[in-house]
Amino acid sequence: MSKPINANPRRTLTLRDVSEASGVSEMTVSRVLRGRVDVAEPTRIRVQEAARALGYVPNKIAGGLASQRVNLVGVIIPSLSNMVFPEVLTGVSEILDNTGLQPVVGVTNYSPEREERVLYEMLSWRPSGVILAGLEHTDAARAMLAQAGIPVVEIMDIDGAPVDSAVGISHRRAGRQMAEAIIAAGYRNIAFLGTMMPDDHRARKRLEGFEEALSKAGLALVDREFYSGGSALLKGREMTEAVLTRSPKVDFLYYSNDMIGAGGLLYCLHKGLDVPGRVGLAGFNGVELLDGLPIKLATMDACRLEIGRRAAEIIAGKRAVEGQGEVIELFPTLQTGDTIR
Amino acid sequence: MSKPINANPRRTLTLRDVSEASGVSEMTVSRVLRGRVDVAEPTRIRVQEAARALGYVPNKIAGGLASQRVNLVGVIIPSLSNMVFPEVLTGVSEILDNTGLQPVVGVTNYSPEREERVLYEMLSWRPSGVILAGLEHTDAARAMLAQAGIPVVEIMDIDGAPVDSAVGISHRRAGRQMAEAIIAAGYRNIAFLGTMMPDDHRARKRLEGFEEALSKAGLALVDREFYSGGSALLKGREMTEAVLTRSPKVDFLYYSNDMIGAGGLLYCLHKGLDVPGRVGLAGFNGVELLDGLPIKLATMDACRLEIGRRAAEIIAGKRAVEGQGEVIELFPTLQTGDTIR
DNA sequence: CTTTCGACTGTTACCGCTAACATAGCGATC
DNA sequence: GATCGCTATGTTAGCGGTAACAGTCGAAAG
Repeated sequence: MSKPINANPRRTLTLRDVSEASGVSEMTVSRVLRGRVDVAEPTRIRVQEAARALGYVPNKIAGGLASQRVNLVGVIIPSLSNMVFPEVLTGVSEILDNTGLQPVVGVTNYSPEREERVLYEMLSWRPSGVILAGLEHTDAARAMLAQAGIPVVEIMDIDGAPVDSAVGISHRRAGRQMAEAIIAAGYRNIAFLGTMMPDDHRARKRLEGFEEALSKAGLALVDREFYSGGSALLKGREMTEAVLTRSPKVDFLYYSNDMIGAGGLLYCLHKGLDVPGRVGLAGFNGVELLDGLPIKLATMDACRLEIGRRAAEIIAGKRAVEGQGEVIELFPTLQTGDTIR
Repeated sequence: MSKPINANPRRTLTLRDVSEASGVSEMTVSRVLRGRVDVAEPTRIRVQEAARALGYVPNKIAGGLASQRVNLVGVIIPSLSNMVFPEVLTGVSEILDNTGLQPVVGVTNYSPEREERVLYEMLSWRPSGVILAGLEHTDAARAMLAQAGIPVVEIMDIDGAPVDSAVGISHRRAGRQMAEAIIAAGYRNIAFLGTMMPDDHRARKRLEGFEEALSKAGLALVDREFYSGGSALLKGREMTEAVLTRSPKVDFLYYSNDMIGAGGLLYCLHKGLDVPGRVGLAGFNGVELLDGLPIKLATMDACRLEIGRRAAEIIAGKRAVEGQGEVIELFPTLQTGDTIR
């Protein structure tokens, strides 16, 4: 079982080996292995058997060079630990699965420089398309994208100018909407709790929209608290405690993501605070996790799955850069849950 | 800003373009771009400037074919939504970052067939090494791995025979240890709650070890409950309710992962059950998330980060398949938290 | 029986880059 | 001043496939 079938892989197998083993030309083997239809059935079978018996795995490096086509799609996201991005990936894979295209993931850790490096590395493999999060990139990255001559889809956010196509929601609008709902529910002393990351542009835009709506109603944030790193759930708990201690009159906590919101909610419940009477809470994203909490946190789903799907469809659709980019705006729905009165 | 630097990429750039622009041979350009040291400083600078001005991105497909070397390492994992695997990836990237090697992730969704396909696809890019989760693979997959002539590291689990190298913990032992701790704490009516996935071999092995230790103490599981899909936190809550209703005398709940354990814990606390007096709980993994819970769930960390690091080190170490594979066993530590009396 | 045609298979010429070797300078050595 | 030994750069020959085109062959058509 643990012994290899052929324990003597002294030389790497090539088409020629399969060709010799099956008695046809390399070209015919190539055709069979790529599933082309113009090969006689008996030949096809002979070749397939020979390939399987030898354990031949085609060399896509050579194939890609010769055909000038590569079935890879680069997907560049800020983080994998955010839950949000794996879900986008799910949407992407779902669509790509039927196209012969393959996603390849790169992670930037919210660093523009790292994004640039990852992009450079990806483009050097000449993918058929690139999907990347956000509209903010270094100049060099934008230049590379524009030069690449492949479809590019910027996802998650549409508040800005895309290089080519974009699929996402307006975070500014999302923040505004949430503020309006909170104000309508009668809360007046509102605090914001979120990430400090200077490069999380989407969180920033939500906050901007949020404050904009507040000021339109003659209000302003009563307090704010930022964090970076660590367990989001724990940070939510700690920040909530800090804010409620420092500003006792606060009656609403707006979190920049659901994870810290959940931490805050657990803290409030643990302290026996009346939610949503004494204090209301809201997060952002609609992560599945929340379904398991004692009471449901108000949130706004970010259409992650759908974003992934649409982006993949755009890539799969235009094999070449034909029509100039399209912008698809999705609309998140506000779920008030049990934490807004 | 949104205008490409060179809006006319009619032809893809090659080394020749940079060569002509800088007045040296393609070979010298190649040397500069690969950071080789035997190029005169003025030449180097001229070439770099020309490359940057043109927006040239090297073609690794051609480079890989010519040099027979590719700086890619395949990493094949069952899922991205499990939190566990992103953490392994973090460990892998951490080490690989200094080596010029680049991880490429593939996801199997716990399906052996999908794993086989993903592996085939990866090997067709001739990576420098492969890291994959688990010791259980299809025969074809094992054959491919053995044939590939590259270092292979199977991670997470060491209860079995690896193809080449392995880094992980013994899940059987982990289950046993947890059972022993629970029994020592005086619990006698123990239930198991976990995933149904037939292909989660590690969860299966933990349960086997667990039951083995129980029976050695003259005990047997009082009840068991399985789930698949859905929000783990919610499932934990639901399963816990089901078990406690069906088997009121149960005094300990052993979960196959921390997420459902956390759901169960929240349920118990919400119901006002005395934890760990009336009922004790334990999970598995040591996910960061748990830090934010009102009381700490007993668990066992699976050494995920360390596993990723060690696996990457093995790959980075042996550029060729020299010494036959090594097996590195890591030892998880039991954290009793606040949910075992 | 020859021609035509379509289905199948083979031949040739690269794809863009790099290993390996060749060559050109040029100061140091004897 | 010829030889040596470097360093810096150029030349040649593929890497393993595939596109494009060129046969080949048997059956149908004329």
